[in-house]
Amino acid sequence: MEEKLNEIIFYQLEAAIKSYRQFAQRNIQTAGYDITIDQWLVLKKLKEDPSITQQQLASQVFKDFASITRIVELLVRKKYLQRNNHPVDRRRFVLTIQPKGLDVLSSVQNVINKNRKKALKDVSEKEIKNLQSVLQRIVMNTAQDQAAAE
Amino acid sequence: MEEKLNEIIFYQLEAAIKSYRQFAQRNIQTAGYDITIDQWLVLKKLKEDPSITQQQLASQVFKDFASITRIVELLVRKKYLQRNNHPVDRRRFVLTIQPKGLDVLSSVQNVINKNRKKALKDVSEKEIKNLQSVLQRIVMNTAQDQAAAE
DNA sequence: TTATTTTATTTGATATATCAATTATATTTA
DNA sequence: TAAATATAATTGATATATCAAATAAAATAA
Repeated sequence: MEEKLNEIIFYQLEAAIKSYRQFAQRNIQTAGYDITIDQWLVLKKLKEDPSITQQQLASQVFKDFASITRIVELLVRKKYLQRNNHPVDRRRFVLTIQPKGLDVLSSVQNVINKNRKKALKDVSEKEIKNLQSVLQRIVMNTAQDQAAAE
Repeated sequence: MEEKLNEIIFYQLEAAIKSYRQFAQRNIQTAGYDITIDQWLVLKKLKEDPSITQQQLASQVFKDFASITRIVELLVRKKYLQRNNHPVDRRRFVLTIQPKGLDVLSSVQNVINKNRKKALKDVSEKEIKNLQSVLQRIVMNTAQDQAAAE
């Protein structure tokens, strides 16, 4: 059961996602935008759901709270985001996307759409569906609360 | 073309790999081993190919040179690895896995085998083959030298 | 209503990722 | 062979990942 690394599916998963990430980040930079994919993802999720807490944000972009704190900090520093006290819950903050953030959000969206198209140029709809189904099962099988089981 | 994040295949790829990584790392820790998955991967690759350079090592585990330098440093500090000057090429080092390293390599291999089995418990052989094929195409489409093209 | 618990976020420490610059040595070329 | 170039590895800076501990406020229980 001592397989070679490159025969292992999770190794290939890593390879694919890393390759795609580098490719995508490179193209964003080349197009002249000053934002990382992770920062963009956080902005994107905030736009989809503006009243989200940082904790929910974290779990939805698969990051932990500490990372979100730091990414938000950088986005504020770059003037993509504004952070204000929450009117009711004083533990929380209200994160508001700034005009500069909306700009970068939509501009980079175009780059990302092109990236995806290139990355998947010879992958069929059906294959993508199958891939999604398998990925979802992997997430189910490995999710936090599953860890204790057995 | 403004899809929701969770409909996007690369987002799901990230989700799956992160979920698996956390699951796997948790189980390694729980089993009492003091090694990260990345450190283990480097050891594993070194065992497969003992005369590899750090640069080749880097590209085979999808890391950059700087990361490898630091991971090797940690492995040496933990006495899993020994680093000596190369007899012929004085720019290089010879990395030798120590007994302690061989131990951890094989013990953790068992944990990892179990992890994989659990993570893929309801995924068929055929699905894995298809997955591999799609992943390989993604890597091809996004590989470094492809970036300049178009 | 005070005490306890939970929730939201931050901070510190360490590991890894990425880029650029640096150092040292080896190889190639003029 | 000297100069130019390529290769191997390290270092520094910054971003992100993860864990644990800390802080503050809110919600719940006694």
